[in-house]
Amino acid sequence: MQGQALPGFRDFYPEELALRNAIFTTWRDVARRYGFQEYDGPPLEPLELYTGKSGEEIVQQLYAFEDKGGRKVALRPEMTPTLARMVGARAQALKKPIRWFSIPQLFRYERQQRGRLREHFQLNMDIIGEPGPAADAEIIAAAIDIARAFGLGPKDVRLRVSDRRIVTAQLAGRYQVTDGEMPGVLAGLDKWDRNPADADAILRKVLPANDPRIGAILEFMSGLREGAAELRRSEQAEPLNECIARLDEMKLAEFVEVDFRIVRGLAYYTGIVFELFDAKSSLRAICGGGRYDDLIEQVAGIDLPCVGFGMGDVVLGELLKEHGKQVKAPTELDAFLVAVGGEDVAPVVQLAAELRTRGVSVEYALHGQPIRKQLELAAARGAPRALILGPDERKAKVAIVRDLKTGRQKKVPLTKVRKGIFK
RNA sequence: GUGGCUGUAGCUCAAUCGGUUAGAGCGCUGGACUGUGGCUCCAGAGGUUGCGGGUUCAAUUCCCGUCAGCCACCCCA
Repeated sequence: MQGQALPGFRDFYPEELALRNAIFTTWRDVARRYGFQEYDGPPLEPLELYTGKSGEEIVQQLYAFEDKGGRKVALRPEMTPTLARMVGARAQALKKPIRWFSIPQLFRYERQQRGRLREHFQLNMDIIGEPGPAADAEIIAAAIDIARAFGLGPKDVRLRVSDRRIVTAQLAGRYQVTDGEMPGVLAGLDKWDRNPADADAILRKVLPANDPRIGAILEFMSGLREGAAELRRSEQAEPLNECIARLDEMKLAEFVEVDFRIVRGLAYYTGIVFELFDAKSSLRAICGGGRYDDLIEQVAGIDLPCVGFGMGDVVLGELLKEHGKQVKAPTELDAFLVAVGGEDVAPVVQLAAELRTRGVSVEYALHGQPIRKQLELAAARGAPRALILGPDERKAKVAIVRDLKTGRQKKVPLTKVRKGIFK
C-alpha cells in the first residue's frame, strides 16, 4: 500500500469517472437547452479575491498558501468571484443578458464527511445583467430541469424558494431590525431552518442581551410557514410572485414551494434565494442559489444584477446512487476480435487497424490465448459482439460475428466487416 | 478546529475468556476445456490485523498515542 489520496480528495476509478462524466454531460446538455455558454477560469487565484469581498466565512476554510514568487494565493472555493472579475473586465462588450455556465473544481479546507469533501465539481449557472424575476425563473427552471434530466420528479426533489427582500422588510418593519443587525438575524433564521433550538442562541449574540425583540422574532420565525400566504401579499412579494407565475407557465410549479425559512448562508444574496433538495431530506441541499445584485459592483465597480446557482457533483452523485440510477459502462467497444490460432493474429491486427481507422472501437487479446479465454475477456469488457477469425474463415473470406448477449453467430463477408458492417 | 463511534485480503465479513500456522464468500490469476464466454469443479496469489508504543509467557482481542473513515458540532462550496 503506497498510501492514499489526501483526505477529502478523490481518485476516480473508471466506474466513478463514468458517473462523473454522466453528470457533466447532463449538466452541459441542460445548459445548452437554456442557451448558456461555457466558460472557465484559473483554479488558483490571488488570495485577495476571496478575503476582500464576499463572506468572511469562506476565508477560514480556504486552501491558501504562498507561491514561490511570494504571492498569497488560494485554490478557488467558489466560482462567483472569478465570474464577477471576468464579466467586470468585459462588461461593456458583452451583450446582456449574459448566460454563462461553468463546471469548476472547487476546494475547501474543512473536515470531511459524507457529501462534503475538500474538493468537488460544481455546476455554476448565472444570468447577468437582468434584474427582473424572469431571469430568476429561468435559473430556477434550469436547476429543476437538471433534476428532471436525471429522472428525478417532484416526489424526489423539491425546490424551496424565498426572497430576502420580503423577509428583511418584515423584520425591519415589525421589529426595527437595523441593517447592521440584519445579517445576524438572517443567520438565526438560517439556523432555525435546520435546528430551531439553536436560533435563540444566535439571536442573543447579534442582538442586545435580553432584547425583548428576541422572543418576538423567534415567534415570527416559527410562524413563517403558516404566514407564508400573508407575506406573499406584501408589497415586496411582487418579484417572487412573478417568478413563481413564470415557473407555473413552464409547468414546473409542482416542484416549487415557497418557504421563507430559506436564507442561504452567503452574505451577498440580495433577493430571491432557493434550494433544491432531496424530498426525503436525508442529504443536504443538492443545489442552492439566488440573486446577488451588488456583487459585481463590489468586485469590478460596475452595476450589473446577477442571479445564479451552484450544484455540486458529490451530493448529486450520492442522490443518484440512492435512486438506483445506472451509469453506462466505462468502455464502449463495438467489437472484440478473436484470433483462433497464432497465424490468425496478423490478420486480426490488420483488421483492427482498419476498423479503428474507420472510427470503430475494437480490442483484441495481447497475447496468444485459447478462444475460450478471448471470448471471456470480450464478455468482461462489455463488447456487444466478437469477430472470430480462423483459418477456415480466412479461406472463405468471412468472419464469424458472434452476438455476446444471445450467443447467436453468423458468417459475414470480410469485405463488409472491414467497413464496420457486422450483419 | 471540537466531541463521539469505527478500523482484519481489492470488496463483504469471521476468528471462544487474550492462546500459538488470522479464515470464508465474492473478485482476481491459472488449470480441468487444444475452434466458442456466462455454469461447474480444482488450485494459486493476495494480510506488518491502519500505524506506533505499552501491559502480558502470549495481543486481531486490553490500554495510550497517532492517522484515516463515519457521525454530530463549527460552517455551509
